[in-house]
Amino acid sequence: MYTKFFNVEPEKQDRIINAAIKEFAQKGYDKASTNEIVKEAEISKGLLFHYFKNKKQLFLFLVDYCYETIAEEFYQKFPFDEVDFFNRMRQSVIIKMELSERYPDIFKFIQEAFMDDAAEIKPEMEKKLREMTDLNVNKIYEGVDYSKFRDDVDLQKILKIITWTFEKMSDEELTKAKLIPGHEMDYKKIYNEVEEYFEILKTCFYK
Amino acid sequence: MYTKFFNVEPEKQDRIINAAIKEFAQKGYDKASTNEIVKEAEISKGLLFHYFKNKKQLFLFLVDYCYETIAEEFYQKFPFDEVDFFNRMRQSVIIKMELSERYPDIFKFIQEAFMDDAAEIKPEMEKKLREMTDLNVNKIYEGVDYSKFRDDVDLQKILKIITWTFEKMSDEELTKAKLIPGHEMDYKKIYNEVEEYFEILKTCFYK
Amino acid sequence: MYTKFFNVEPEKQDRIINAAIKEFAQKGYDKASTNEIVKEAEISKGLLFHYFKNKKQLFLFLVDYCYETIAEEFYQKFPFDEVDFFNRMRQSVIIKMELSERYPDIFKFIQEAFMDDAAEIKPEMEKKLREMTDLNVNKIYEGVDYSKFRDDVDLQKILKIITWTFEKMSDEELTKAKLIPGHEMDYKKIYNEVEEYFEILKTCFYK
Amino acid sequence: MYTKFFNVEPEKQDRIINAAIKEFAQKGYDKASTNEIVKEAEISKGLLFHYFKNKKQLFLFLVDYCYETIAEEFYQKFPFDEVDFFNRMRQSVIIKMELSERYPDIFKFIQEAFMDDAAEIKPEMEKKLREMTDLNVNKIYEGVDYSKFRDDVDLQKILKIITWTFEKMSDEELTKAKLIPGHEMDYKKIYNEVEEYFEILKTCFYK
DNA sequence: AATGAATGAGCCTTCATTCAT
DNA sequence: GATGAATGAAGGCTCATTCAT
Repeated sequence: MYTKFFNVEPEKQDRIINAAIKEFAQKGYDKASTNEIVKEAEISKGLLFHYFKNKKQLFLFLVDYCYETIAEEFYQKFPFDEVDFFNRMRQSVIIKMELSERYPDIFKFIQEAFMDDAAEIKPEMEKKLREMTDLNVNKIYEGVDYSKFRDDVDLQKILKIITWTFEKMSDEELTKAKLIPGHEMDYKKIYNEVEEYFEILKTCFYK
Repeated sequence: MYTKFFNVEPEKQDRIINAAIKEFAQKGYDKASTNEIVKEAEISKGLLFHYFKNKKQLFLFLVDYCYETIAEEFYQKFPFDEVDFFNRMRQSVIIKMELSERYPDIFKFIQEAFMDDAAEIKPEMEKKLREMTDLNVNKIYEGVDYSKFRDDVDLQKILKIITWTFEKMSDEELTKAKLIPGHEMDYKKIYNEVEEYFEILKTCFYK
Repeated sequence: MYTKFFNVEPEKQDRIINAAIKEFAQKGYDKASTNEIVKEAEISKGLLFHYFKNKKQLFLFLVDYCYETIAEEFYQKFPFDEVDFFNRMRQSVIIKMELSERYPDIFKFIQEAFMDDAAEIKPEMEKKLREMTDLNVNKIYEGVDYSKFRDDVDLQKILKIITWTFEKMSDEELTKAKLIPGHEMDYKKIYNEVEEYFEILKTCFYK
Repeated sequence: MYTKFFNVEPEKQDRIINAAIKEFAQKGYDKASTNEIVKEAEISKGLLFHYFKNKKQLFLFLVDYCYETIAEEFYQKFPFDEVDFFNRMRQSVIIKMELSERYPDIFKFIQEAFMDDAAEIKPEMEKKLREMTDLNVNKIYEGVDYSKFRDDVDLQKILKIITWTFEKMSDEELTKAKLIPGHEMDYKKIYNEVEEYFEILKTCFYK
């Protein structure tokens, strides 16, 4: 799979990957144009389809490529030895912010990719999403000291509430960034807000 | 506005509305085909554009139509006299489930419509969304007895966490329903799960 | 022919005629929209086709109507008793300028109508043009004292040169008027220029 | 610009150019159908737009192509060393007749193109026309011996009358040719008529 | 490997005209 | 007489994919 592509000079690989990521992130799967991609990557139309057989395969390849790029670094830095749940989550948020600063295009692409509604890719994307969550939920929560949480409520549900809270926060931040054209993410401010929610959740959900 | 359309025999109106809702809900704004709509509605191409001068107007009409259909009934049944926040939310969830059972297509369409990214309709949809939230957030929270909430954390943030929790629950339920083709929403089961989260949130966020 | 139309109340007749003239003059035969005409005239679509059976018949009717309106007055004022060719032509130019000031829309419409290239009406318009020229060339030149022209050249050709000169002048004036949006016809100035050409032609073509 | 098109085999280029010229000349810009053009040229819909991104670009290309084809040859043969105005004009008429015999379609197309009223191309066509006249009016009249013209009238106006006369003659000849389907231009006869007008104008406008 | 010409179904929209009421 | 709903062909243009070179 993709062996043809991997045998190409790395510099050209990069040109193609960057051009494709940019186009897909900007316009979504359906509206993204292979024409634009080859123009930006400065390769011929035929070559793209020589490497990737069709638009869908190209997209799916990019998703894997980007996910791996980011996930690898994420798990490398992830504080598996931190037993306090909130400290762990805080660290996780910080790592994500760092990554999104370092690889803004890749980050944006992945983010959009999993929200893309295009019928052609939906089944595959949902399958990927399921696999990833299955795998990671366990990893991320492993070794946490859950004894700090209050006993009078279902722990699993509390964890869900916390996870959802942070997902929604990040969604809102993203939406704001998209709506206001000039709006650059203010990581400092985001971090502070995250911290405030942490405090609340800790206050209410810890013993 | 839309007077031409409203003078048509109701049966034909329905055929058109249903065909259009179905097509837009299934494929999203951009990919939805007016060709498919007229075929399904069994009218001529020209007639659709006689009623709605273009694809965009048709879509915007449907959004208004669907929103009104649902919102009217929702606010009619909404327990504005209930002062307990969680009772109110519980009631709200039940009403929504009823409505989504009664008007599954309309419900689905509206849901997707506000998440549609198509450039052509984005500005209008965002305006609508802003208007609706401005109006409704106040309505729904009016008259609630907030004194029951614990005083040691920011009330606004707690309310956000609770809202987010229910939004995410509903999203998950929806996703499940979409993934498993034969899967019908089991409203009884959903209600029970909602109830469990209510208990947790009440336990943790009330004094 | 057109009996249905002539039995309508004159006020409605006017509304239709004016609306149609305006639309055709503005956009030419092909691009003119019957939809716009009925909207402007405030009648129903069907009624227009009840009176005129199709777009072409409507157009041809208007040509006849406008031509008659203008021609009648033109020939009434035409100085058939003036025997000097140039005086006669000068008078003719003045009458035309008066008419074009009084009936600007009608004048403009007729002018454009005979230059319209639309395939659907070309044959009829050319036939009309031929009939009119056949008829009028004789009328207009009747009773002129041709003895004043020099004898060493073919009289018919001289007359052609003179006619062409004035046609081209009027074309140029029209083109200028169309190109410069705010440009109103300056009849005084046009008249002066005409006068200068008259002098030259008289000097060169009279004995 | 148009590089894609120029790399095609000449035979196919010709097919496309001829099909397009024919369609535009026959129906004018607005009514000309790209569908007809591709059908006649026996190429696919997409290919036409691969070469010329637009109907408009195609048209503008044809105008340039046709103008160049004709103008180059015209100016090559133009007798710039002839100082007598009428001899020069006579020569010019002959060259034009030769060209219109050799490239009848191209000639016709160019002629119609500059009279086309279609809003989409008007600005460009007027710009082209202005550029061409600016350039050519000077060229064509350069080096003429104007001392032969009579002194008692304005020279500029005389030149206008002469130019107009020949333009109108050519228009009339063209109209005749269009009206009578089988009518082939009889260049011998036209030349004779031109000659007669020359004699008259020389007699009247030279000293 | 690499090119880019070539395909053709599909897109939304307009329009003169007809016809049941 | 008067209405305007209904038709459907035709318009220009886009796009992922194929294939001869």
